[in-house]
Amino acid sequence: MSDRARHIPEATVARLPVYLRSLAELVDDKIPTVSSERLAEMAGVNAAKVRKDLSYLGSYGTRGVGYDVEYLLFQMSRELGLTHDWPVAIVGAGNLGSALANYGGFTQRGFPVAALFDSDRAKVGQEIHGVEVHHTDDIAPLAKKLGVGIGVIATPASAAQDAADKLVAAGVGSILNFAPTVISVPEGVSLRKVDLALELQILSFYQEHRDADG
Amino acid sequence: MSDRARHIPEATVARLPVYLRSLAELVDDKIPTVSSERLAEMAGVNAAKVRKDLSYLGSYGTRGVGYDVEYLLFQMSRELGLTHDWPVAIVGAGNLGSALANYGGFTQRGFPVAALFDSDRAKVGQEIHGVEVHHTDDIAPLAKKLGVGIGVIATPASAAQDAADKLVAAGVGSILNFAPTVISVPEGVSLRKVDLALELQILSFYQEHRDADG
DNA sequence: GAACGCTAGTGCGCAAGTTCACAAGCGCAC
DNA sequence: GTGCGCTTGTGAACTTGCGCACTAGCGTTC
Ligand SMILES: NC(=O)c1ccc[n+]([C@@H]2O[C@H](COP(=O)([O-])OP(=O)(O)OC[C@H]3O[C@@H](n4cnc5c(N)ncnc54)[C@H](O)[C@@H]3O)[C@@H](O)[C@H]2O)c1
Ligand SMILES: NC(=O)c1ccc[n+]([C@@H]2O[C@H](COP(=O)([O-])OP(=O)(O)OC[C@H]3O[C@@H](n4cnc5c(N)ncnc54)[C@H](O)[C@@H]3O)[C@@H](O)[C@H]2O)c1
Repeated sequence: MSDRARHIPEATVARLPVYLRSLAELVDDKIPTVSSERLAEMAGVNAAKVRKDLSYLGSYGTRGVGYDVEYLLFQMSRELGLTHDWPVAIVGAGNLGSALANYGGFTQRGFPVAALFDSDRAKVGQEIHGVEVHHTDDIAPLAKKLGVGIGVIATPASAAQDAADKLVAAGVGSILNFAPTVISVPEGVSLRKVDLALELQILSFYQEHRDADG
Repeated sequence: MSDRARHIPEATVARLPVYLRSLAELVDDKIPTVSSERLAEMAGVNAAKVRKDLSYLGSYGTRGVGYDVEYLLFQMSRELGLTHDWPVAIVGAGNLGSALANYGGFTQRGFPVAALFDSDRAKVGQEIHGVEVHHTDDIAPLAKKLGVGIGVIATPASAAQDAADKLVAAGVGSILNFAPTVISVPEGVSLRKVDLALELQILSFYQEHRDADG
């Protein structure tokens, strides 16, 4: 791996968090080193893929031995930007937005919910899990002030694009969209989606075809 | 497209539900035909990809005109197996499991929650959104009786593999896993995951590197 | 009925991702 | 210090996916 030629493939980036979780388990179990084969088993992938993926981070393994678990965990955390917190703003303080704010798993993993936003004046001023609900008009100033880099959209589908636009205007560089609709963001802004209905429909396809063809 | 050579690529299958949603919008707006270009714009993809994807379903377009919205919607629904309901079983009746059971969006899209399962005897017998909570020991007989084809795992990570095993033993062919852990299923069983922490970590990576490199 | 405009369907080259297989190299045993 | 077993790192073949650019063909106009 040459010095600054560190363009990590998207597919690899998507797997790093899986390895990270496996490494965290190994640390808990006080296991000092791990082979690519063992890590592959834990992450549910091919061992060659693990080695190639890890090689993008640098040459952190030792031939004949494996990878030092703590060292690799640290390097990977650094690469993923997990050595510091990422305050998150949630737009849409309904069922889902509230559930996410209440879910401790986020803060625990370094993604504290810094603010909730809603367009419903009746919700503004309420507090959910210690986080105040603000009006969507205040996204830009507040998000900037709180250092929010990641926005979560939990509004109805019809309001999702508007929410995205407001987040982008506030300087948010990454968006996680839960609304079941396609939204567009300017180049340079990362966008990922979580779409349950879509996942179920994909499963439905394979289920249907297994039943019919298999 | 030859007669029975209908192996639809995975990447295409994953996009079909997106097209489906766009088509549903068009039907609502009473728009009778749509071009691949318009559909591409709605689905946020390239027009050539739309045409290639749709060609796997059959030759349903008309050159010079476009696709008949209702006809394409029907054919796609049929292909995805959405012409009938898919009863779903949820394992883990905690915060997430309850939220999913309460969320109307599932039933509405043809995935009624047929049963909830939990290992906690205190929860067994309760009713959530009209669905009774059963003990995990009863997954096999009940899932079979209710015709459950799709299982949803909403247990803590430590119990996820056990839940998956029980679902597979009950004849469930597709699993959607919300627990933040890798689980394995026998070949022939479809597995998809929804993992919020993982999504946030991926966003964190790009956010970190934009800030540092850009 | 001929010509034209428009859009589906697709062949093909390119890019990304995956996997195999092997050489490089570390550490331990003796 | 030499040799051996083990595991990494990676070149290269292969697979999958993408998108351009072209052809086929429908419908409409004159
Ligand atoms: N609840 C679930 O389990 C679940 C599951 C999957 C997907 N979803 C999706 O998540 C989204 C939210 O679901 P929900 O159940 O929380 O809905 P909800 O109706 O409970 O909440 C939506 C919230 O968004 C607010 N809102 C509306 N327009 C807004 C705007 N322009 N700007 C800011 N806020 C606005 C509303 O005031 C409301 O508080 C929906 O798109 C839904 O399809 C929800
Ligand atoms: N709540 C959220 O917003 C959220 C968000 C992302 C991910 N998750 C994940 O979803 C899962 C569930 O989260 P939650 O908040 O509902 O947790 P929870 O503790 O509220 O619920 C878990 C439920 O699973 C049951 N359970 C435990 N072991 C079981 C077993 N062996 N078989 C069947 N049931 C068993 C428990 O009795 C409990 O009812 C967790 O893995 C969590 O990480 C939750």
